[in-house]
Amino acid sequence: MNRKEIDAFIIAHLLKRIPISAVEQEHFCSLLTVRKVLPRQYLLQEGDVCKYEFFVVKGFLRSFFIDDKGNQHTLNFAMEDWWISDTKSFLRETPSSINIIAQELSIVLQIDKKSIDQLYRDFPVFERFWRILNQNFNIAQNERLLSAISMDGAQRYRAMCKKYPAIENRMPQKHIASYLGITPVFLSMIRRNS
Amino acid sequence: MNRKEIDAFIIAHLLKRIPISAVEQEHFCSLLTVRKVLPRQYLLQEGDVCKYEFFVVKGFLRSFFIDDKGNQHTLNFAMEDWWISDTKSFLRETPSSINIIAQELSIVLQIDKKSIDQLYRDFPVFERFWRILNQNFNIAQNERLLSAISMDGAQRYRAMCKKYPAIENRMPQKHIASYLGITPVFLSMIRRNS
DNA sequence: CGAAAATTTGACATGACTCAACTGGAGTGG
DNA sequence: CCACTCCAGTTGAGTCATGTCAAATTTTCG
Repeated sequence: MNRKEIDAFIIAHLLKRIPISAVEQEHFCSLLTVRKVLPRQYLLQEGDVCKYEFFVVKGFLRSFFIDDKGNQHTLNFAMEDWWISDTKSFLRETPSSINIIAQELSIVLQIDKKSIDQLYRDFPVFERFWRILNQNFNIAQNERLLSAISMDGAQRYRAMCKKYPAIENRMPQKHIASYLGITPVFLSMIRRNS
Repeated sequence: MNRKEIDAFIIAHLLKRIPISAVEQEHFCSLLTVRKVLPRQYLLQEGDVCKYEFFVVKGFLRSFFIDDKGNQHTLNFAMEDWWISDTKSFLRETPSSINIIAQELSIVLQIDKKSIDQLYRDFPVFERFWRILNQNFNIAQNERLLSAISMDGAQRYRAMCKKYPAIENRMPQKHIASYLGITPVFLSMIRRNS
């Protein structure tokens, strides 16, 4: 995949949400850096400020938090056509408490805060884009939160498989478990009884 | 509290996030309807499309979902200076699966979708406002999600009290429990042992 | 004051975790 | 190509966290 194809991919992503002119497209792409990431490579490590928002062109990423007992808790994952970042650290430029790691060989586009802020000033239509992105993300987060507080482990697992059928093949069970808020041992038991 | 004071209150809320001219302020306020809500009065009922976003000027609101066993699960609450709505239903104009109810005698400002959409066209600066609002909401939701998947009931309760000290006086325990994803009986036990 | 709702309490049941042992690939090096 | 290791996943036993139910108590509110 060359740069031209990569740009076309993210532009298609934008055009699904907002109309933008050729000039805006070109300017936007000029702010992006392509980055190839190896499996197990970190894009963000706990303690560092999250300097970029990442758009996944190819591959699979995961963000997670490590508690004081050393257990991982998967916050989010991201595959092709998704964004991933630590919003709080990115916006407020504070040290992050999470990690972002590539699960597979991946290609991502990254954009830094200064570029986005400038972009908002030059082309306000991008405010609209990120507003829409955030809204959709909100909707998804709300649904996940609802699952978390109202369903048991088995129900959450079934709901997740239904919502993201691809996930079973791309994310190891232990990470699915940590996304659902249960232990891998317990997830294994859920799967046996169903 | 008269209309003038109410307008001043929400304008102060806006100005904390974006700079807006007098003209923009006036236009924005013209799109808002003041609504007085009695305790237990519904602003949104399951099955209806959520036609408004609500800004709380005074009082206390709560959104909740009812599962098939009849249990309530509190999704969010909102006090003075907060917004509340069902984002998904509002944006996509689909029937909501949640309810929004006033817990206290409240005063809210409501704005409908057509008005917001027009506002975005007339004054793009409001795109920025809602982008910022959504971002901050995202950050809060993320933290809550992290609590939900990584902490036990007692820890979540302590974290909540610390984050929202006012909550203990304004929200009955059973609703705090349903916000935390535990039963009121269990919350009572947590409180006894601490 | 009296009724209804919220909270507490205790006994018991179930969900979910821990730990440790075992199984079965997926690399890796000889 | 085999032997080895390493890690993910499974299984079972025991334990802790949390839920359910029902009764007692307190609070709220008309």
